[in-house]
Amino acid sequence: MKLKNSYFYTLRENVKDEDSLSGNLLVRSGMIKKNSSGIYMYLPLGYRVLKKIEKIIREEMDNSGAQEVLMPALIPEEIYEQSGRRALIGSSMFSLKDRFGKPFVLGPTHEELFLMAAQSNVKSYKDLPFNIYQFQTKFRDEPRPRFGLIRVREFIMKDAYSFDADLDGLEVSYRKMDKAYRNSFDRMGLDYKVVRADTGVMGGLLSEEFQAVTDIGEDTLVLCDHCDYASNIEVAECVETPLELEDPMTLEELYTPNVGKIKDLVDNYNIPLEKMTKSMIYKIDGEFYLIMVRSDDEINEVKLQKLFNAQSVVLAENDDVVRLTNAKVGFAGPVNTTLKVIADLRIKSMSNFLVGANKSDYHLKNVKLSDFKVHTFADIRNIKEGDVCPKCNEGRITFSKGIEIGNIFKLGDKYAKALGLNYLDKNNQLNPVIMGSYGIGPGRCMAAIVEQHHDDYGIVWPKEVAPYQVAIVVINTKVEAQNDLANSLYTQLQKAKVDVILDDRDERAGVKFNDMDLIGVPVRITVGKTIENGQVEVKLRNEKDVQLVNIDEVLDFVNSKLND
RNA sequence: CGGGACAUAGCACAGCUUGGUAGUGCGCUUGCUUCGGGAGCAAGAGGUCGCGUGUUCAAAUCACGUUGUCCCGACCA
Repeated sequence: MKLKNSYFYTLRENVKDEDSLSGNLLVRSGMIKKNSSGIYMYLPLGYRVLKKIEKIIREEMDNSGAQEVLMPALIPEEIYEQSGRRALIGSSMFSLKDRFGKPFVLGPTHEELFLMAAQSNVKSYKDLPFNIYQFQTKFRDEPRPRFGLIRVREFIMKDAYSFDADLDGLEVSYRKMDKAYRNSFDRMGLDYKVVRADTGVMGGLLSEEFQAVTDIGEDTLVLCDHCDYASNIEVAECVETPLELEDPMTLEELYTPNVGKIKDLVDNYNIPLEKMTKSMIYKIDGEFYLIMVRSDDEINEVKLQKLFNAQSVVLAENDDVVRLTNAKVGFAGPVNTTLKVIADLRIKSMSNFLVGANKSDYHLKNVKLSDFKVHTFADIRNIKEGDVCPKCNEGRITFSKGIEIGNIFKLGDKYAKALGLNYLDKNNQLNPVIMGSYGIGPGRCMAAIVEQHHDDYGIVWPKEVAPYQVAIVVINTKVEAQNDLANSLYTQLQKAKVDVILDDRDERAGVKFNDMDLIGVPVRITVGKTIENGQVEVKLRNEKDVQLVNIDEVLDFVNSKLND
C-alpha cells in the first residue's frame, strides 16, 4: 500500500478514555476506534492484523481436520430456553423482537446451534467423530467493558465444537485442539500459560484456559516455582498443613466499639491476623449461610458454588446481615448463630482466635472449635503466594496476571442430553454424543500481543501478525531518484509476496519514522541520500542498529530477515 | 446494580467559583524558509460548549432533569 491517498492516520497523544496500554497504542496507531463502550471499529491497519491472526488460527484448525462453517448471529430466544441457558446467561444477552413480536437474541455463544447442525449429520457411530468451527461475532452485554479490546461487548470469536462417540474419542479431539491452539499462539509470538479453570456457564467436565501473561490481565494465574502446576485462582486447590492446637484459654467478650473492619482490629487491639477470623453471610440459591475463613484469607466464590452445586452465590444485603446477626454489619460470627456455618479447612488448625460476637461493637476472644458448630469444613479460600503447591507439595506458589485468549472445554453429554443428540452404537443402542467446545478471541489476542510486544515508540508486531512486514520510507520525496528506487523496491517486494507499505507522504523524515515505529512494522527500508553510494538502510523494529545494504542485495537481505 | 467523576474543535485540555465577544497546545489549510527522528515564521479553516427544561435583560458558566463516557466496587464465559 502507498500511504499517499490512503486511509491512514495516527494520533500523537494518548486518548483519555482508553484505560490500557494496548488500547491506547491501538487507538493511537489508527488501528481501532471506539464507537461505544466496549464496541470498536477495526480500521484498515487493525483489520489487517485481525485477519492475519484469523489466518493463523484458520490454518491450524484446518490442519487439525476441522471444517469451517458460519452460523447466524440472530437466534430465536427459544433455542436457549430449551437448553436451559436463557436464565443462566441472563442479562448478558442482548435481546430483541422481530416485527411479529417473536423474541430473538444476538448470540453470545453457539453450542446450541452447532448441536442442531450436528443433528443433521449424526445417526450412527459411523458418523463420528468430527469437528466444525466458525469465526463469528458474539454479543455479550458486559456489565463493565474495559481494557480496550480485552473486555468488549461485541467481538469476533473462533469457536469450535467436537462431536465424539465416547470419552476416549473426546480425549483425542481435545488433544488435537490443544495442539492447534499451542501452534496458533506460538505463531502469534504470545507468551502464554495453559491453566486449569472453572467450567462456568458452559458446564462440563474439564476446562483449561490459554492465558497470555501480562501485567493488566483480569485473571490471576497460580503457578508453582518447582513443577509445571498452573491454574486459574478460581479453582486452585489449597493444601493445608495441620498445626498443633494451643492450650485453650478462657473465652471472653472484647469491647470493640465501631471496629468492624479487620484492619482496625489489628491496629487498635494488637491482635495478629492469623488469630482472627472473618465471617461473611452469603445467599446461596436463596438460603443464607455463614462463611468463615481466616481473616487474612479471601473467600473463593467459585469454590462455594461448586461445593453447593449452586446456581447463584451472592453476598447478603446489609439489611439481611443486620437481621440475621442482630448486630451491625461487621460483627457476624459463628458462636450462637442460627445460620449454618461453612468453615475453611484452615480454621481446623486455629486455636484461641477472635470472631465476631453477633452483637454490635463486640468480638469474642480465645474462641475454640468446640465453642460453635460447623456444618461443613471445606476448601473455600483463595490460594496465596507462598503457599505449598497442591500438585508437587514441594514448590511454592507464585502469582501472575493473565488475559484469557482461548479456552478448551470437555463438555461431555450435557448438551446432547438436554437437546437430544444421540447416535446408534454397534450394538444398536442409543447413546448421547460427547461434545467438546473450544474458543479463541482474535481481538483479545491482538490486544495481548500489543501488551507483550511494545516499547516507548509504539507497537513491535511479531512478523506473522504485523499489518505490513516491510515499510519503505522515502526521506525526500522531491528527489526523483529516491522516489524511483522506492517505487521499484515496492513493486519487487510485492511481486515477492511481501506485505509492503510505501511511505511516500510529503512529510519530514522524523514524522515517517515515528509513524512506522508506532504502527510496528518489523522491517524498515530507508531510501535517502545513501543511494548515492548505491546503498539503502535497513532497520529492524526490534533492534537498535541500522544496517547499510547494497541496493541490488536488499531484497535477499530483507527476505532473510523475514524468514529468520 | 451501588458509589464517584467527567462531557467545550479531529486529539489533549483551560475557561465555570464571581453569568456578559469561546480560548490554548497538537493536528488540519495556504505561503515562505527548512528538510535523516514528531521544524520555524506568517495568515487561515474548524465548536448551536452532550441533550432538554428552568432562572435571568443575558447561560459553556447557576438549578433541575436526561443521555453518554470513564473510574472504584459487585458480577463475569
